[in-house]
Amino acid sequence: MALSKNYIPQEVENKWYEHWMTKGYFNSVPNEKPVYTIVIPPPNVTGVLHMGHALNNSVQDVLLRYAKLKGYNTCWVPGTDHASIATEAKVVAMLREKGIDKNALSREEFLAYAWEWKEKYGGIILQQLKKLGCGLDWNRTSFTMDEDYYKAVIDVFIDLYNKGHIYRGVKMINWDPKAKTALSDEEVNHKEVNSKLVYVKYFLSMSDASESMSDVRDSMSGNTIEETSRTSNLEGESPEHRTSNIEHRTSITIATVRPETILGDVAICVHPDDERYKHLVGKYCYVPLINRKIPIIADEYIDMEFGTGCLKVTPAHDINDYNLGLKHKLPVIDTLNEDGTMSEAAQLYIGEDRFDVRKKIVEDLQAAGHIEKIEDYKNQVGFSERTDVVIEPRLSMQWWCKMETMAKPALDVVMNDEIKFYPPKFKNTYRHWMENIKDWCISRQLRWGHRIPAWYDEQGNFVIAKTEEEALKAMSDVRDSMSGNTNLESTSPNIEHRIPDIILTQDPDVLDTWFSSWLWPMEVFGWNKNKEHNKELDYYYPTATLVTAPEIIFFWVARMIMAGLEYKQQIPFQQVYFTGIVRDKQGRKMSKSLGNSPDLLGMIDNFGADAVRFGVLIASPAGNDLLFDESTCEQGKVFGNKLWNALKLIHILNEKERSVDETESVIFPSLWFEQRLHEVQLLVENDIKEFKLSEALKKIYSLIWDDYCSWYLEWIKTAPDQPMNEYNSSKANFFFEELMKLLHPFMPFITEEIYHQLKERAEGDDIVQQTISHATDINRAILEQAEILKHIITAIRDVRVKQHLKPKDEIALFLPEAYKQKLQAIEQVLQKQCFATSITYTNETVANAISFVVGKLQCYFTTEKEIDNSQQFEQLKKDLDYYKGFLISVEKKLGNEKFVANAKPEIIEGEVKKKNDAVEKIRIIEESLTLL
RNA sequence: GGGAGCAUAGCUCAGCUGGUUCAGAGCAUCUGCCUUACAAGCAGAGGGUCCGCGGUUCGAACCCGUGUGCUCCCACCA
Repeated sequence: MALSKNYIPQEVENKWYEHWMTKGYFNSVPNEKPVYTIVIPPPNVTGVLHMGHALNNSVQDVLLRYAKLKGYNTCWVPGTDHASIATEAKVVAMLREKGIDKNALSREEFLAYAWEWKEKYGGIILQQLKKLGCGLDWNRTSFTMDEDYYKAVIDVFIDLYNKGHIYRGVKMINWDPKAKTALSDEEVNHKEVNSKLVYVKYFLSMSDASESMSDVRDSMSGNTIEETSRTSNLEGESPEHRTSNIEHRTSITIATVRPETILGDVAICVHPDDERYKHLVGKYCYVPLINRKIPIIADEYIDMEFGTGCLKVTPAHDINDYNLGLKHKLPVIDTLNEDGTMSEAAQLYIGEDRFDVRKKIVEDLQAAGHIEKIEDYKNQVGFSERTDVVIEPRLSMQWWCKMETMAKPALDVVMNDEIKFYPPKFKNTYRHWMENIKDWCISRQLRWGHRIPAWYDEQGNFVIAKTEEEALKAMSDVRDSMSGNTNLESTSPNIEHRIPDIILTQDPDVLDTWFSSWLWPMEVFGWNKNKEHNKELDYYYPTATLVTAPEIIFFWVARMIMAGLEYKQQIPFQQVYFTGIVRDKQGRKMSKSLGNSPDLLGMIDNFGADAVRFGVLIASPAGNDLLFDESTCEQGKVFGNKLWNALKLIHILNEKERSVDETESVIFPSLWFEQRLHEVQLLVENDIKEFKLSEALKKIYSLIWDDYCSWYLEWIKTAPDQPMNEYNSSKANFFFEELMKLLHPFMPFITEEIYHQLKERAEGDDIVQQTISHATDINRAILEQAEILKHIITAIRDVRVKQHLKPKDEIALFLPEAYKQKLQAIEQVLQKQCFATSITYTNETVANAISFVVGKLQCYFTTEKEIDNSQQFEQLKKDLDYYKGFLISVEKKLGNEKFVANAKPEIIEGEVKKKNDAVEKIRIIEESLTLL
């Protein structure tokens, strides 16, 4: 059949994916084979395919398809993450467009919309992965809010609660005023921003002058060590300071980047050793604009060098201030509402946005004479990972998970390489986090997610239970035991008569998304439903490899390890491969906000999925960032075309008449390529083991383009009217098949197509199902022979170009004796490729010949055509200079007593040989020169 | 502020335990070619103070120190 001129991926890719699906090739069931499992990092259900996914999933697909080639039972589990914040934000936006306010809906109504949205738009990304060619076991598609998954999350919550790992408490959390929810520390990104550092004067309360330290202490609750030392400092104060400072000072100046929080100030704090302010400690001043009286306290936390050395203390809106407040038992005044507007407690600007107030209050302070100066200032501000708004530190009641006991074993398995990290540098990052781990804020003020199984009565007492019924029972038990009523009645099965007087409401909050995804490698195999005799789990878990981005090492990787060890007493995966960050040509991270992320589906349409995979993988060195440029996809497309044309040539050769001749000279190309193929197969195996996928692909690319197409096919092909050698013909077909297998993990579609175009295949004989075996012994002698042939051929071509000889002008070739043994039996190849009429082996200088160098040996050829002697002369002079210089350096080395004394014998031997070679070479070149 | 990593051809990167597989590959560039699979091609070639400076060594792209320049992670300096 006639093949199209060029390869057209669009015509074959969908066809093959459907074929693979129909045949169920990606579906895995436990069997006797060794298993290789990967669970996909579940993309957000709201997600669409971007470069990060393309890289991440191409890598996984390569690993799995390669494992399958090596005979493993492979299983790649697909799925999506419910992504509570991201999805809820999308649903809220969708509702807003419809003119519906989220808050006007009941929880049930909202969730109905959310599910509807999920069914409609969720999981688009999974369809896109099919376009990319990813061989996922679609029968196993999971979702982190599937019914069983939901139960598993709740069960784990309850279990951890019962173990005492989960508790409820008021702490300073990161508040996202847009999503109106708490965030974990990991969900906050710090960015440097340009701010204004405002210097604000607080007027002192003059009446304080008479107040004694004991009054001050009374006004706070309790004596602390801090206060004692402060007292002694004050006593040691020098008279100079009193005169120089106190008399003139009627105000104290602080520096702040958040002037709007002034309204929540409860103290001014200075360093106890700060001579400038010692006399003020224990006195009072007034909060500007609202004139609330607050104390001036001292604490070593203060950096005397920064700003004025005075810190305004606002416990409600800063974690440090909060800690200071705790220490000094200060009150908390929360001046912000949950949406980031000013609260009643602020007294001023009530209901106005925090950023508007920041500007306004400066104006008002200015007007009231409180501003000393304003400076430009750069500082780090926390932003919400999801909504990108500025985070507010906020005190609130949340659910927490203690991490320390779970972190220890999870740290160990990574440090002792039970789980191997690639690249290993991430072990450090991991250790640092695990050793300084903090409790995990797991509650989110959202509706989309796993609802916290806590039930409250009217008094705010709560119980943890799976269902309302169980909660009711548990609550009555609690009440009974509290009232000391632990008699017959409490064990009575008759719950009903006790229920009516209890009204329970479930906690409105949901759990952090990662509190469900940390169960992913277990729960996709039905862990929670069947823990004891779960054949699937036993077979597939621990999984082989996790491929993910380093950004989520704490969010996800660490927590999966903890969950695996806690609940399965086993690691969840044997190795973790961290891919790099995808950047654009200018090195910028690809992101939606920058708009520098290319349209992946458009690229697949344009270049074909194989070419896109090629482009992504060739540019992705192990563990480094990927600087992505569409031109590499172009290269992939061109490569596909090259394969297509090689196929066309094979077809032509296959249709030729056959000859049978198995002399070494005729079949040498096939003997050689077999060795070369094995050599590369071994190298590729090694590269893939170390996740050097770009290296592996480069080697395969070169094996196909250079070795197979440029050398091998040229060596075996015969003139149009000549028959084709049977041995070479069948080998050429065989090698092509093997090459397609080797390339298949990287470019699955075209390799499948070519595999079928090579010959008629039986039903089910598809490349995706094939395995390969690797030779262990490689015949190096054959490889060396071929290298010499290649070098001679290239050298002659080079001379032809320089001498303006046509490629087919006939020559008589003279080679050194050293090549006789290696080349004599296969010299037909040489003759054919060089258009040599004869080949002679001699160490003598050849007259009227063109000389050239191969390796270190002098070769010649003669031709009937006119030769340009001057060119030849120049070349020889250049060579001569080089070898003379080389000889001097070698002699110098050998003349160095220390070198001879210290270097290994084989090194010295090598140097001696180099010297002799150089001497001989110089002799021959000089002889040639005299002949010219 | 703490930690990690990187610096090799115009670009993107290989260079394992220091020693001719040690200065490499692919793009890009240049020069010939429409040679009967492929001009999305074929054949050939030219490109590098291996970031600077010191040190260890007979010998350093490689080991050590230091400087410079990038990148990333962590961190509560208002």
